Amino acid sequence: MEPALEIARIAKHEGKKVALKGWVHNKRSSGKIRFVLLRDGTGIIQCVFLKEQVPEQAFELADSITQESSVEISGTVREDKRSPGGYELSGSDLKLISLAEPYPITPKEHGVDFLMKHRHLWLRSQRQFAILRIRSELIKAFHDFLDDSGFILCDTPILTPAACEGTTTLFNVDYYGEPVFLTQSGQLYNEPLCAALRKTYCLGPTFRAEKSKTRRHLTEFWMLEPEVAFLDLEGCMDLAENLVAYAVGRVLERRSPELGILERDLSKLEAVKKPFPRITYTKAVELLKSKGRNLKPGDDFGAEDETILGQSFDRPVLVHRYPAPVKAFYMKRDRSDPNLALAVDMIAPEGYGEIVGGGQREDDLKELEKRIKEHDLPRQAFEWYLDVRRYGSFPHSGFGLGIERTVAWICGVHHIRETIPFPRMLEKIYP
RNA sequence: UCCAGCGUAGCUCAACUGGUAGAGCAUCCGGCUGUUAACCGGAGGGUUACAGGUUCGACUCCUGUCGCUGGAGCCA
Repeated sequence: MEPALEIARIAKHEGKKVALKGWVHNKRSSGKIRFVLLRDGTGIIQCVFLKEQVPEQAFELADSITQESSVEISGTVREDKRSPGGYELSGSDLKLISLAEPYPITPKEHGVDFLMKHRHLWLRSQRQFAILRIRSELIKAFHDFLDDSGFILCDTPILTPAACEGTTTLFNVDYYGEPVFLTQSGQLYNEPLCAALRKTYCLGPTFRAEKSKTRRHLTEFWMLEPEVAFLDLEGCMDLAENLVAYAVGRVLERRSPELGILERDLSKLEAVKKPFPRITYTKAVELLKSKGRNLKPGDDFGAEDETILGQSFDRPVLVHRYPAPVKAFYMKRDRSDPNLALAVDMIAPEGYGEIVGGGQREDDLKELEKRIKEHDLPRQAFEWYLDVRRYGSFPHSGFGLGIERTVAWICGVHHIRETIPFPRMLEKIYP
């Protein structure tokens, strides 16, 4: 079978007779004329059938065909301003490949629960088409940026013996009778990898068994985690800023039609230029207090705090030097104030919250041993991790970037469930 | 896990202070030669989530169960 012509490339075939394969997105009729909106996964084109110009069978089929039936349509490509997309197909024939049963998702409105139960079909809609194409572009942009910067992609394991940041939020797996966990982060593995390859990153699914039920949470989400040897906190912030600014620029450059489908306010994305504001945790608390938030020193930010912080700037803001107790055990302490961790979060504008979390890692063996003890972590499970400090320790930094939250922000979609094809959420695993 | 709200036709919703179930879309039939979520006419479609209670009478009030939505904490 020859690969069918794609609607996305139809403009190159203007005036020519072509055959398209796809699904019936919608149809309309008026007397002796039939309009079939053909969707082929790359785009949508309106096909027009006139009773006198097509075989009787084809004309009748254009009438009786059901939404999402698969068809082959032949006709002549014609520029037409009346048609969405600018091009139209003067249909000469319509052949049925498979007749669809009555399709549950109609062009009218539907509720969230209904759409989520039909997620496998919902993916065919224009909005999801746009979001998934932007997601793909964003991930491609991350790979390109890191590759061009000399990073080596290193995949980290999904089955892990120990918790990265505490055991309460892990999914358990039976591993030949041994209890192991689905990974929560590739971070601990990235650290030895960056001693081998200097600049490394991983991109993969991570799992959190948190009982979180908000628009910002999934139990399975994808995380991009770069880790760099001989990089301090400031360098880590530079990297995060460069990466995000580049990726947003790429989406603007290559996916503006999709942003248009989503009716995204482009000026909000165009503002995302370097430099991003950088404020300390202490300054951030002052800012929040000035806006009426009641925070005690040492408190971590709540969802509302993050929203306010994000809305205070027209581009992502980097908040650094957090109180050590609210951050992970492996964060290096600030030499000028040991109560502070050399950690950084990037908070997206428009209330999308934290999209990046990371910082400089503790590279002193004694300090790290102390932290493991303080956090009541199983020391033995971390021996290999401590080896990174035993054999030529070095300052290093890195972060994790949440793919879905970033996609949600760039797309301007309200809920993270739309940013991944098949979202896994609290007690929701079908389809 | 906690707090709040919701559950009526395939879908989205309506039904006053408790008075006996209704609209649009979808489906089916018919009409229309340029439709844009097309439109117009007609038809079929209901154990009002489930179980119990109060009442002459329950979609409506009460109790419980289940499901969903939004939010919180935790986090990316």
